[in-house]
Amino acid sequence: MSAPQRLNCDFFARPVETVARELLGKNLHFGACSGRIVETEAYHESEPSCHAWQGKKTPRNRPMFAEPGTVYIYRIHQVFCLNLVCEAPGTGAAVLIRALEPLQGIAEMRQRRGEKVKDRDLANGPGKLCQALSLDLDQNGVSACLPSSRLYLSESLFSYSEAEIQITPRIGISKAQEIPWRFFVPPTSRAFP
DNA sequence: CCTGCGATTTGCT
DNA sequence: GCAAATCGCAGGC
Repeated sequence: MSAPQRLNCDFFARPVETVARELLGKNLHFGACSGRIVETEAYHESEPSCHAWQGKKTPRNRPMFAEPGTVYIYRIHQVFCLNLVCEAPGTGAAVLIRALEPLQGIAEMRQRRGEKVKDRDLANGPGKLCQALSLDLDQNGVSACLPSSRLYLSESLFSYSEAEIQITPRIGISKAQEIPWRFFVPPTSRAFP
């Protein structure tokens, strides 16, 4: 009986859309809080909606070209968004974590998100989950696949079946809207809908 | 439940 | 200067 195991760096060193799909059902941990990943999107330097489009490096997107398993956090409007870098070092590719189903530290999440916020609304958005877990630029550029990582992912006791997973174009972008790189589990297939 | 809109900060042209 | 990988809330159905 082995405890759920951390995802290692090899997990992230694969095509970004594969990693995005396989992250569904995995657990994300930071501090005392954790949640099950139920929505992701893939981004790759070969398409224009990606911050690393055409492989152009800027101060902001620098972590996207680092080792697989690196954390890339950026700010949009007033919130932060969490990404996990994929593929080979030097290739700009990352998975945006868009939603979690809260598992551990729910009271702490509610403290940060607001006392009146319902469980299902604690982390059902890329900015919301960063606020719930208190993720910000402090974690930008760190690794999420080392034994010592504060932010890390773990295997889950179950996985979602293909039938439970929806694949659609990505949300909130104006370019490359034809690419179906959003992967999510609808509320009806989750533990608490 | 779904759609629309404004807030407001940062990064890059 | 402008666009943005968003959110919350108002208002309609």
